[in-house]
Amino acid sequence: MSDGSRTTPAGAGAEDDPLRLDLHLCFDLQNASRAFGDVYRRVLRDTGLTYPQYLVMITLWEHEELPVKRISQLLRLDSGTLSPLLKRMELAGLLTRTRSAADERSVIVRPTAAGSALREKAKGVPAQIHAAAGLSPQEASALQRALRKLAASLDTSLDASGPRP
Amino acid sequence: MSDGSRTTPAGAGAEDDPLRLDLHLCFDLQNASRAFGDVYRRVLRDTGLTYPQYLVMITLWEHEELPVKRISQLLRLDSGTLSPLLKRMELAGLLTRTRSAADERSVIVRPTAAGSALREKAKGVPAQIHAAAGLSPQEASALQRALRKLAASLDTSLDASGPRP
DNA sequence: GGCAAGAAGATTGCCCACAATTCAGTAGTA
DNA sequence: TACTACTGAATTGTGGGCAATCTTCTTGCC
Repeated sequence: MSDGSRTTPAGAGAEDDPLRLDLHLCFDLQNASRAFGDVYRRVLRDTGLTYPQYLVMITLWEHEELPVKRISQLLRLDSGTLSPLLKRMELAGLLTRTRSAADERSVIVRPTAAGSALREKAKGVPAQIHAAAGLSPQEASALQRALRKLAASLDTSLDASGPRP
Repeated sequence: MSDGSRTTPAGAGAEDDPLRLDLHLCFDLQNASRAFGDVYRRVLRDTGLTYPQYLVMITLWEHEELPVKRISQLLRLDSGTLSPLLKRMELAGLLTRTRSAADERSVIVRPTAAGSALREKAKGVPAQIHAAAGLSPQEASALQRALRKLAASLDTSLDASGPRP
């Protein structure tokens, strides 16, 4: 260090330092997300599902059959994530993947009997999660609104400042 | 399917179905988190840091030197995540890792000159993120409070129902 | 028909997260 | 002093997430 910049702890940790960790909303967000992950891990244990796999099953229980593309849109996951994930779930006997006859590019995903049956086991999951979260329905949906607004704003900012040709 | 259970889309997607995707707070949370990730990726591009690496640098800029254990506590990352991450950052010339003389089990992490210098480049990051989030300071800290309360509640529920010996 | 453009999945490569194990070092104690 | 218990890091193995690339198939247009 030959210049005059101060790199002492006192200087770096000053009260108005915008780089302070505890000012980072994103950190709190990830923390809450991680805490959810811990709870889901425990609650989903006897279904054998991971949290992302649980999300896939929810979409399949809702729609009975879906092309990979649609799952990708619903869960905001790209094929690089979804392909191996679905492959593991197929191997576990939860779903089948078959090329669409109408459009050979498309792969249709359907739950197996075992996959559908799992719905009974998963029925209680949302209630358990809700209890662990300890939020009133009003608080929960207020938080959801805030998060959706936030995500929308962040996405928009990317569209605005970003998409280079 | 030999029993009488209905697995039709209509049955599964009913309006009061607790398994509906859009009722899952956690999904919105992860979405917001992912949106943050996208923005951070772009904003951090010319620092060469990933978001987790940025968090590590923040803690180092604040404290100048830290044992791995302390970083682990501050960022809630375990050694399985932190060890390779710090190794990559050391390889990138951002920090050094040296065994503590006082306690040979402990490894002390310090920023290099290059690592400290990066602080200048990162100075503008929080403001850019804040702008992209589009929240007033009041909204932001309200959201932080809500998220911390949520995370605390989730963590507590784990302590209560979980910790098998 | 034939060709260019685009769409859907899969693959590869890198990084992060977590569980479980291992190893070296420290501390407490008979 | 030896024996044990514990602690801090590192490693191994699995699963997610994303960027970039590739293959195959469809579509549109000449």
